[in-house]
Amino acid sequence: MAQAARLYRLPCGACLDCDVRSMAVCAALEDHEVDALERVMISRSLEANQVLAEEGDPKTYVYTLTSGMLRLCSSLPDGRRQISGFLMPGDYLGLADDDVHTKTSEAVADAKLCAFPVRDMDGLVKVYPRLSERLHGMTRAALRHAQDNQMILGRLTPVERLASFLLVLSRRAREHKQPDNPVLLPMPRADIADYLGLTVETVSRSFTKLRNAGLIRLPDAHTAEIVDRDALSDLAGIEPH
Amino acid sequence: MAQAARLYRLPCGACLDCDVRSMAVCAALEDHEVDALERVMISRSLEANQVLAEEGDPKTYVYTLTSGMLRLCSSLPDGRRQISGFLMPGDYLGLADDDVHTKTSEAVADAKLCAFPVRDMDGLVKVYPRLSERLHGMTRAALRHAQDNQMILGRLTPVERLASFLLVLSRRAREHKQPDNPVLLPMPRADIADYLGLTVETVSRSFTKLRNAGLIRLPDAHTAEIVDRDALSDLAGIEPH
DNA sequence: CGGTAACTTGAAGCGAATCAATAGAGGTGG
DNA sequence: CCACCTCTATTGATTCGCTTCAAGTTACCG
Repeated sequence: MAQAARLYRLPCGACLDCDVRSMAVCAALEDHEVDALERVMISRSLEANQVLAEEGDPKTYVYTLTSGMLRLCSSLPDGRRQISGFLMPGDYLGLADDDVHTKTSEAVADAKLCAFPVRDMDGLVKVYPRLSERLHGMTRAALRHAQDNQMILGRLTPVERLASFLLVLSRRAREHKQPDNPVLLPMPRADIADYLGLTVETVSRSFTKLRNAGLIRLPDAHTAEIVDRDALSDLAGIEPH
Repeated sequence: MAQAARLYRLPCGACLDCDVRSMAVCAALEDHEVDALERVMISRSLEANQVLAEEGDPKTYVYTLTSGMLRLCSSLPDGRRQISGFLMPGDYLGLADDDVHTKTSEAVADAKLCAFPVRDMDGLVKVYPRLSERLHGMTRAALRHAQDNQMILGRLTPVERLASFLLVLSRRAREHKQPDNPVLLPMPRADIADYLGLTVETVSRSFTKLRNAGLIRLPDAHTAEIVDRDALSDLAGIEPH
């Protein structure tokens, strides 16, 4: 203990060899700086379908997802649901909100997160401007992503939406240093439907169409192997990923 | 000239009595600080339908709209278009982009803007942290707005979309210190259609339905008077504005 | 005043939602 | 370990509503 104290308060080191460090907010901080984050950090884990925060809850924590997957969703009084995004390891929860969560966040699959009290976080961004810059950059990226979704929801046909969805998942997996093919689909069809503005049936039919067209293979319902990426990109109306 | 120099480089003052100052980025700066912004500022004006920046153009300027209206849009190879948003006086252009414009920006109606070279802006945000905070806050708001649009595009029926569109326009007009009723619609029906993910015909029919239901009046095609705001909010599936 | 563009309205076709049934996967308990 | 049950996914048949195609009307501009 005394020894550790002399070594500039050696962090327990969980952050230093963290899998998602390089893609999460923490990438903004040097090795000797992450300690400050780690000191205020609380580890949390969620079981599948467990709710992390409800729409309207005060935003007392922000999170970095380290494993598993979350969905962000909102619902209308009559039950219609829209999923605004899926969070993958390294993603940050709380980019859009000021002091109230505007989306419900739930675990798609068992998940682990780092939780940071917003009060502490507010202090840290003042001490480390690069942290603030990184958060702003991530917010801009999230905004571009949401705007892409507007095109997908407003103008693409069901098959095109699904093609674009698979390509985005594949690209993000790659960015997150995971294999980009086959594409893993931890979420149920109902989630994909509520993300793409379709029904479960239409999603299922669109999968079948892509498979019959030879663009993908479906070893099982939660694995999509991209066979013809160019044709898929062409369908999605976007530059190849 | 010599006199002006002694008076701490007296600004010409255009910014000090600017209509949109209180709602634009510049609200982050005190009277004696806006001078720094004004020094690097270039006034620009656009005629209706003139393009300000094309999708893919390098982002050399950012802008604050001071009068008129802009639309941000992107198009698919086959011509399908999606409008991701309309900019009103006080709004900022360039929140989503890093160094390339991801959307085409065009004038809906004759517009005036303040242009700021990004290089200068990058410098200013370092000098004035509140400027940076304000930009980040505006980006978060834009993200929430884009996420609201995902719900609108993914889950609302045409009439509901139009109801929500009118309410948002009304609320934003109020926020921008303009009358919130009747709602002014400077953009053509085709723009509304491409914003709401519909066809011109469906937009027109939806207007008629809202009128026949007694929720709005349409003195002319570019003016919608809200008659029953509660019923409209109810339709839009959101809290009353 | 004419010409053009924008908006509205009407009629028909098509595609996604809905309704309904079946097949498959996962989980529990005997 | 297997049978059973439930939840999820797929496939089929029908309905409904938006798009498409087409015509008519209104506003705007030279």
